[in-house]
Amino acid sequence: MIPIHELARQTGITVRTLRYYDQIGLVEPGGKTEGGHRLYGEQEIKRLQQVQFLKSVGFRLQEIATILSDAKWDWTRGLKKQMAYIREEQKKLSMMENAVRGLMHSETIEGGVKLSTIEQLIQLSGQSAEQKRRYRSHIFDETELELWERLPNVSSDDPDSLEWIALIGQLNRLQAQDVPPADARVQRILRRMDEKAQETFGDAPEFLDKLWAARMSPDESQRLQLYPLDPPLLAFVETAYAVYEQERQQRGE
Amino acid sequence: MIPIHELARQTGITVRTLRYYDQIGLVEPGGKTEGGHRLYGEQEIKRLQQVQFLKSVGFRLQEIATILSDAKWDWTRGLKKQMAYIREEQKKLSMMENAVRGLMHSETIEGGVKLSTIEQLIQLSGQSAEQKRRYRSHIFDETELELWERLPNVSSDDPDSLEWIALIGQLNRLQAQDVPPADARVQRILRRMDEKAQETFGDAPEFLDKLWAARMSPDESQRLQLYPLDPPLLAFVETAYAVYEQERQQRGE
DNA sequence: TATACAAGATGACGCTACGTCAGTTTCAAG
DNA sequence: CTTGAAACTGACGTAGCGTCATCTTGTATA
Repeated sequence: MIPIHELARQTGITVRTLRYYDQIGLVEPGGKTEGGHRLYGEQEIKRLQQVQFLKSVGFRLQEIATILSDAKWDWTRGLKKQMAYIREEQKKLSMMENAVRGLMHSETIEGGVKLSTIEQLIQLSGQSAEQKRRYRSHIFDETELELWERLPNVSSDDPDSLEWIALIGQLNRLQAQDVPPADARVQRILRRMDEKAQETFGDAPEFLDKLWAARMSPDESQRLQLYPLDPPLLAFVETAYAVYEQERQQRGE
Repeated sequence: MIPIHELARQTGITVRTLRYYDQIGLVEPGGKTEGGHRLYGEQEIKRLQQVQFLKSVGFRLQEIATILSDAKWDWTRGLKKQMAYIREEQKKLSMMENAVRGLMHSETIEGGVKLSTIEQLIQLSGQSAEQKRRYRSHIFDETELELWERLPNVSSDDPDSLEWIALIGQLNRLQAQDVPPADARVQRILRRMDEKAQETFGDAPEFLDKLWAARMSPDESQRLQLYPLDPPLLAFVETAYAVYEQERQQRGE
């Protein structure tokens, strides 16, 4: 029989916790000294380990007490329930993860997070999936909807989306620094974006035109759940793109 | 300006929560009636939505209050911290998931969960990864350690592991029903296991022999972190396997 | 205008699994 | 017998509300 401090040392559980487990009757000491100090034996250590294991599975102390005392505990049901709970929590966490990534990316794009950004992100995640889908299929046809699926997204973290976000972020910075749209740095970014668009969507000029038209209208962008870009940035990109097109044609492409 | 009940209806937040937010100064009503009833306006609704969004990201109410009041809030740091937190929680959950799956599978194998099973699972997950590795490399050579990696595991849920678990569960049931080891059902299961072993490990009779020897010794199994099987079941399998081998040789294979 | 009834207000306790004092008692060694 | 460490009990705090209980206000109807 060992005193409480020794048990705490052996198991890594704090003394307070052990006293608490005694208090709620989960793990009671095997005996006491005359003065009322708790003493634990082999049996209690085993029980403690069982408790620790079941806790690591995510059961609550009340449930653990039931499991350990009730020989007729329905493991099948209990484990299924526990698994369902775990799955739910995982879903919540991955939604959180997406939201945080959205904020991080909007930080990259705009060089900071403003409260207005949050409002826009609220809009972005506010509509129901059904609503979104219907509005999209109202604008795009079958083939185009497949292309739509390939669009980069602020909430994702694949390398493609990341590069888009980084490119837009760079454009935004250049525009804020009053670099002219015809500047070589800007033009190189546009060429890269053009290349990526080709890679991603293949040769689908009509789709890209529709997409661009939607991008230029804040309302339309919002309804389509496109990440909202500032109008000055959009204007900047439009001018730059005109220059890009013009130069391409001059080179006879 | 709308009363609290109306706001609750519009936002889906409970009246109690709204009062709590007022209490902690997170979202205060825009005004009050003579009698002291809370009244909310457009501004408060916006603020509430921001709060809801940040809550969905996983921030705590205190942090949200800071974020919304402090214009100099360090988003970069805050978001990184939040992401780190999310990742930690995800890790915890996936460990829980593994543990629950381990219990579920042991239920399949043994037809139920006993407290002694838990003790064994504690042993299984108790040792440090380093300890395990060293002991394994003490027994197996380089090539064999690669084969070891392909072993099915009670905590995984790939189709292969699942079938192994199911097969062992069936053997256990047959043995409990006193079906003789030479019974066709038992032999078919052994043939299937043999096929799977061939598929998984290729032609490595020495490795399989070592593995089987370890399986037959409870101590060795435990040290190698193999899922513990009851001695009667092991004996049953050994007898059945002898029959299987004999028949195979009689067929001249 | 009196009344009834819904809606609102405040206050307090409950929940989880302990951490963290504070104040008192017991244990083991010298 | 003293002393210092260890143990004891009890109480409050935590996050984000849910859930009473009790009292007051707002509003529609008779």
